[in-house]
Amino acid sequence: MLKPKIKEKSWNPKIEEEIIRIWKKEKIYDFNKKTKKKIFTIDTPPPYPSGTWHIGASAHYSQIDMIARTMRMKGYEVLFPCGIDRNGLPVEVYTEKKYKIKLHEVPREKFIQLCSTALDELEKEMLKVMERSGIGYSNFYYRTDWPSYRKITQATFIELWKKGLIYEDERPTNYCPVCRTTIADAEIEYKEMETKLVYLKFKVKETNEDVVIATTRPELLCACACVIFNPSDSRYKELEGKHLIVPIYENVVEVRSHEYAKPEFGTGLVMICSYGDYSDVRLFRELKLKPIYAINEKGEMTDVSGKYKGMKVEQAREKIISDLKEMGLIEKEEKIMHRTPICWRSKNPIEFVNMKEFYLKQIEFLDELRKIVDKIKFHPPESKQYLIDWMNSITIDWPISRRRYYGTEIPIWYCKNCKEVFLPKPGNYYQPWKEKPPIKRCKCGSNEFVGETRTFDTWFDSSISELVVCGYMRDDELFKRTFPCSIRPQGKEIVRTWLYYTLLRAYQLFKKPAFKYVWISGLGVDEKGQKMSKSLGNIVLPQPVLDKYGGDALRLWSVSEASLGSDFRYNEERVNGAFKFLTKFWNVARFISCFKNCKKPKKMKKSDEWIIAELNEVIEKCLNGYNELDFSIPAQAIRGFVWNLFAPHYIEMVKSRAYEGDKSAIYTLHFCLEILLRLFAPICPFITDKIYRELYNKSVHHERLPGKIKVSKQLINFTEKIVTLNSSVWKYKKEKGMALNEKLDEFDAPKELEIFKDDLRQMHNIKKLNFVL
RNA sequence: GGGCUUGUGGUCUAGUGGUAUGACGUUUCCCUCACACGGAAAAGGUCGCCGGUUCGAUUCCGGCCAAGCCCACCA
Repeated sequence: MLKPKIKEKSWNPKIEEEIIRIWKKEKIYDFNKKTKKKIFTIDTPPPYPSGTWHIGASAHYSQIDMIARTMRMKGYEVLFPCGIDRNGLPVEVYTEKKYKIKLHEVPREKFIQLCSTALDELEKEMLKVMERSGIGYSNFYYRTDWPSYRKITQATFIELWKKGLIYEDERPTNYCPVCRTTIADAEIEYKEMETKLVYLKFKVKETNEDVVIATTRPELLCACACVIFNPSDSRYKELEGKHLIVPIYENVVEVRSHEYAKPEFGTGLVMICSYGDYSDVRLFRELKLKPIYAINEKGEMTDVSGKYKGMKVEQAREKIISDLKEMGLIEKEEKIMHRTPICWRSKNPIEFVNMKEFYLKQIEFLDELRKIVDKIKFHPPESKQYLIDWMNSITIDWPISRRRYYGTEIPIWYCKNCKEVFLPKPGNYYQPWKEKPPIKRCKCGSNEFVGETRTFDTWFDSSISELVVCGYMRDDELFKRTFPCSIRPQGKEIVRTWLYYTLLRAYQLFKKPAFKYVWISGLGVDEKGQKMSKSLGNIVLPQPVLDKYGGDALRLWSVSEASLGSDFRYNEERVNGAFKFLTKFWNVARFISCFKNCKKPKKMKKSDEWIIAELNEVIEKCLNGYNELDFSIPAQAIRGFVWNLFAPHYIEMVKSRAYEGDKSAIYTLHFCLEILLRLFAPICPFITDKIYRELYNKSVHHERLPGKIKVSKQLINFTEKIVTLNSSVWKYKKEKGMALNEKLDEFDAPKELEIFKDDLRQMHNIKKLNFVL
């Protein structure tokens, strides 16, 4: 009885923890910038530590790690940085909830501090999951809220400012009058609320007849700029191009036809006011109407509302309704349920208030960007379409300023007296809201300045991640060698933001594509195919799964589930299925570990040559998959080979020979295993490294991917016949109620298989095999 | 409502101008000295629906339906 060198009877997640300790000790993934090898840089998506790192996210990062491992095993020096995105809204919301405070009721300094602390805790958890998932980052770590990162964001802004690509313009913004703050789209909730739909009489200027318009926002009459009806609505055909007189205010507005008006709602006529809802905002832009601002930042009516000036919106609405009633201008009132956008904090309806914001020009760059996009290779190729479609739908420049606290500050000071704008020199991190200005005295003679309080949109930060990775402003030589970045891996849901903005920014700054390759993966979704989200309550956390099945099982599952670019559904049974394969693989290796590796004998047996020919097929498939960075291909090829051919057919055929010490068999078993370990290493780094170290005394991660083997391809033609013969023997024995190892006197086999005669006889314990044509 | 993507045995998936790949699950039998986290055998699909091109379509074209994602969201 032979003893296996691999002692553990089965594969288990505990072994992975031991491997993690070894990797840490050996620092095997450190990036050596003095290397003579070709450098491969990965612009890792800096994840946001918001506490909701679900299993789809950890699978996503595991797959990015597979890219790093593949490229290392192709001989590149890989820079695989660990970045953490920390700017933006989610942490502010999280901090407000956690400490039961409100953004604007706490000193800015204090609030920022609390956010930072909250992020530190969340980040720790996230990094633990990453490590446990086998993600082997290089010794390169950054945070987007570090001064060293933020100063680069600010430097790029100053650069773009100098190029004249930034301007300030007014636009409507979501505003909560109760919280007294602008709020992001992501902070808006919707609620079915009861509201009054009032039917108002307007006079037609040209004909002096009455028409009736239904509205839920009569207080916005003063801001009415246009009235529309649906082009298919024959009732109002005559009105097109005519004018209406707005009650109370006596303004004259044009009547137009527009698809947006629904004939069945109200009277079919819609008044377009600045701004009652999102569609008003859209229509004002589309119809190029001049907005009239009826509501100010305090949520009060402005001068244009006349006698309602200073009233709160609700109050003004009640008042104007009763006034209109007295004037006999209200035909009727209805109570309707109305899906109203409300602020998530105060639960009050939001308003649209006009605010000045900074814009980065993008429209004029779209044509050149399309050419840039053509120079980039997309994996999978279809994913390019997401980007092209998005670029074709862009109609306005990018608003980059936000009224937020936890973000990179816009580095601007203004002269208090003449409002002159001052930008500092690039290269430092500036916080204008609490720091002194970069100059002593303005041209106008004033020495009083005020610092900008706004911050940048988070995408303005994260869209330069590739510059930071490549060493911009930190290491000129490295930057020269590594920019453009080799690859951008990311999820398809942020193509229109992160990918697009990065390409735009890199082009504006360097006239170059930001990357050579873009790799777009699908989403990890729940069992029903829905996106995992907190509000749906369908989030699957990775930690329990990692504890139960381990990182390799999770990784193997994630790439076995779907090809690159498709969404993959979480299903515990399938993770268990991946785990079962690892056990199978472990046992194959454990069996082979019974035999001491040996040199290739001069004469090889036919069965051994045959399996090497089949192994070569697997290598070719895997290499194709690795070249395309589609890991589902190698995963399936390896699994299919090991489980359906190598273990049940080949091992069974040569088992007894191996036990007898036949060099050809033992050599081949090890030859196959060693290659399989290298082929499988990028996908399952734990189990392969463990076995490789046990059997071959070194780390598989320092090895290269195997190349093709010189072997006669003809041999694979035997495969089908071998499999069929084995199957028919098993079936025969089963039908006769025989044990599989029971002796059989004779059996018929196809003539071609005579070259495998001895192995087949031993395998099935057949006394006499008759080879027939 | 707009854009995009997808639609293959119970579930998930590969692929192709000539009726289909693999996995999981299911059923039955088997502890055979690497493995019961296993082995063997078997059942199961008119490749979303309708029409067109073709000798022939699951694969090409058009329409419809359904799902998912992103965007816009009811005056």
